[in-house]
Parts: sequence; structure tokens; C-alpha cells
Amino acid sequence: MRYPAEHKQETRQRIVDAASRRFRRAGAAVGIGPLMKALKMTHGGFYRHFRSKDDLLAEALTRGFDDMRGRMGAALSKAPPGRELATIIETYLSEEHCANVAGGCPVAALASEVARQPRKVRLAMEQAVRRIAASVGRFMRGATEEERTRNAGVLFSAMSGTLAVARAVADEEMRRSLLASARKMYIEAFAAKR
Amino acid sequence: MRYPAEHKQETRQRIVDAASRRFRRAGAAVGIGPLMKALKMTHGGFYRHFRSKDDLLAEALTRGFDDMRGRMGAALSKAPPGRELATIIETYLSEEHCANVAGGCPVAALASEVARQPRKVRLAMEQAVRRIAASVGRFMRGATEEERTRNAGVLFSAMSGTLAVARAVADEEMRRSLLASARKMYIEAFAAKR
DNA sequence: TGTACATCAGTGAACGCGCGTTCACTGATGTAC
DNA sequence: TGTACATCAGTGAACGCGCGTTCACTGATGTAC
Repeated sequence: MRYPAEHKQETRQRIVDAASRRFRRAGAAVGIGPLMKALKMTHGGFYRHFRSKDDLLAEALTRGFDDMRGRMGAALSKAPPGRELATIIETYLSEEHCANVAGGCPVAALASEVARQPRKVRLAMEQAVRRIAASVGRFMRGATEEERTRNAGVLFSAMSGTLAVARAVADEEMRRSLLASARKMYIEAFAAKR
Repeated sequence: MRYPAEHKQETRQRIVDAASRRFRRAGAAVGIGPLMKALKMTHGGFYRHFRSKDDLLAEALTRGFDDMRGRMGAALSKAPPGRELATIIETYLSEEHCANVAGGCPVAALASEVARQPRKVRLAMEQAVRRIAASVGRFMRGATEEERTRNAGVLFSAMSGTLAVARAVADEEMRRSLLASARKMYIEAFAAKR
């Protein structure tokens, strides 16, 4: 059956949204079939929207980053002046973010898998990391903008590792303690006045 | 055919060794079939040694940590006094370690996947992180041993994240620059005299 | 205004493939006599 | 010392399953006349 003009774009968006959450929750091995079924469609229709699963993965990664930047931006808008970087660190390493895998940072959820994906997927990841580093860089110490951006990249990769380890660990108490210590240390190391 | 007494243990070790490298290189989705084939055996024999693939994954993780702790210990034994923590950071974030996925840190290679594995696997990861934190803790700042251990856990998780992101990124130059900035920042933040 | 037709998003069967796991079997060696 | 037998690591066919992708088809709607 034929659909109204903007219908296709809407469906495509729904697929990317759902995929973005699913990939983060269950890994890059998530199947096209179950994904489409959750959207009340059949797997065959998928290929009217994407050339391959890799294409979707790349797009879903980018979408996940947009999600996260939005969330960070919201937290940031409530931060008192001078506390911006501390707010970013506290938000990223919060227990809420740790529990919210599907809606959280795609790097923490997928970094080790992305390293094994085709170039197309890794480029999407790279672009996103660059953008985050550039926007967080504003709040970093450093002589030049380039240095601040590089340092923001380091902080971001560090936090994503801490979040990934916190999620991988079986013990609840250890998870909480790791997050709390990390918030404290990163704020001291990167955000404290000197 | 029957084999000499210690034969079984040797085969088991060969499986764990090979699996540990393969999991790190290609992810937890690596198949039992290809793994056994690489050892010039057939997949059926696998179940004389392990109850399930998860059992192997847990054991292979632990083995990977032993590898890495050995490597770190070797670098440490050559470190001049007072430079121990800096040496650990430089070794972990070296380009050699970044290129050596199969023989490198299992957390950097597998953390985001382990978060989705059964409890058994996550316990193995947890145990290993605890051990590393305890042994690196000796060189950390902090008032109590407990605090030093916690801080070592944070540093370790941070470095694993940086390594994972460095590997996920497509651009060679960005990879090198991230590693170099991270070595500098972590040494400043965690290892510098105060 | 009414009708014939083209479009194309979505359907669902089918493809070849690899997965984890099971199981009846093999056959060289250790052990019991 | 010689022989019969038990052991059990490893074999390879088979199981049910889900995967990514292809493709002939459907049928409601937009468009051309």
C-alpha cells in the first residue's frame, strides 16, 4: 500500500531511534528481525530504508550521541557558573546514567565492539567524539583551544571507561563506590581551580 | 584414543590460551567451532573440557588479566624508584599496547560486552579488577590503603576507556594524539608529586 | 469529475550460513587378572 | 609376561535456532488523462 509523503521519513526515524536504544542495551549483535518486529513491521521492509545493518549501526551511533549531548546540555543549563565541568562529570558518572544503558552514552555501551566494526561505523564514532570534545573543551584548562579539546577527549574517554567498568562489575557496592570515587577524582584532577 | 595422564590439562590450557586471545581480538561472539579448529581439533571435544561457552569466557578473561599483570610487572621491574606509577601509565597507554589487542588488557577489549554477560563472567571481571586495583594501589596517593585501592580502580577504568576509544576511532593521528595526551594528563593528575 | 494506471512502503517465504550443544561412536592406552 | 577389558579425549553428524539479505508480491494512494 502506498503511504503519505512524509511517512517514509517518519518510519526511518523510528527505526533509527529504536535501533539506537537496542544497540546500546544489547550490543551490536542485535538482529534486524527482532528490531523490526518491535516496531510492528517485518524484517523485509528494513532494506527500503538502509543499505545494510552497518549503515544503520553508524546512524544509530550518531543518534545516540545526539541523545547524550542533549542530556548533557540540559544538565549544563542548570549548572551554576564555574561549576560547568563538575556538572558534566557528575551527570555523566551519575548512578542514573549508569543504570540507563539504552538511553546513555554510546561509547560506554559500545566502545569495545565498535573497535571491530567496519570503517564506516568507526568514522561515525570518531566524528561524535570530536564533537563532544570540542563542546566540552570550552570548560577545560589548557593554553590553546586545541589543547583544551584534546584534554576534553581524554576526560571523555576516561569517564566512558569508568562507566563501562562500573556496568561490567557484578557487585552493586563496588559499582557505586567506583562511580563516587571517580566523580571525586575527576573533578579534583580536571575541574578544580588551581 | 586414550592419552597420557597430563594430556587433558595441557589441552585445556591450550584452549584457554587461544580463547583468551581470540575473545580479545574478535569479541565474545567468537565461535567454539573456529576456535577448536585453530587448535586442530573438532568442536565436539570442547565439551570434555568446559560445561559451556560462558565457562570458557570467564576463564579466558581471568587468563587475559594474568597476561596483562605479567606484562605490567615486567615493565614495573625496570622502573626507576619513584617512577613506578608513571611507568604503569606509560606502558598501559603505549602504542604497542594499543596495537596489541589480542595480547592486551581484556577490559579495554571487552568491557562493554562483559556488561551484558551472565553473572559468572562479570564476577571474573570483577575479581580481576579488584586484584589490579590492589596491586596498583601501592603507588597511588591516598590516606588509607582502602582509598589508594579505590583510586587505583578509577585510574585503571579511566585508562581502559581511553585505550578502547583510541582503538575505536578511525583516524591514526587522532589515536596517537589521544594516547599521548592521556599519558601526560594521567601522569600529571595521578602520579605527579604534590 | 471520473477512471486507468504507476508507484513503492511494507510483506513474508526463502537463501545459505554459522552458532551452541548433544551424542553415538572410535581406538590407543592403562589396568586387572 | 600375556591377555582381556575399561577408560575417556577426541570425532563428526545432527539438532534447532537466529542471522543478514534477497525478491516476487500486495494494495492503498497519488497522478495523468
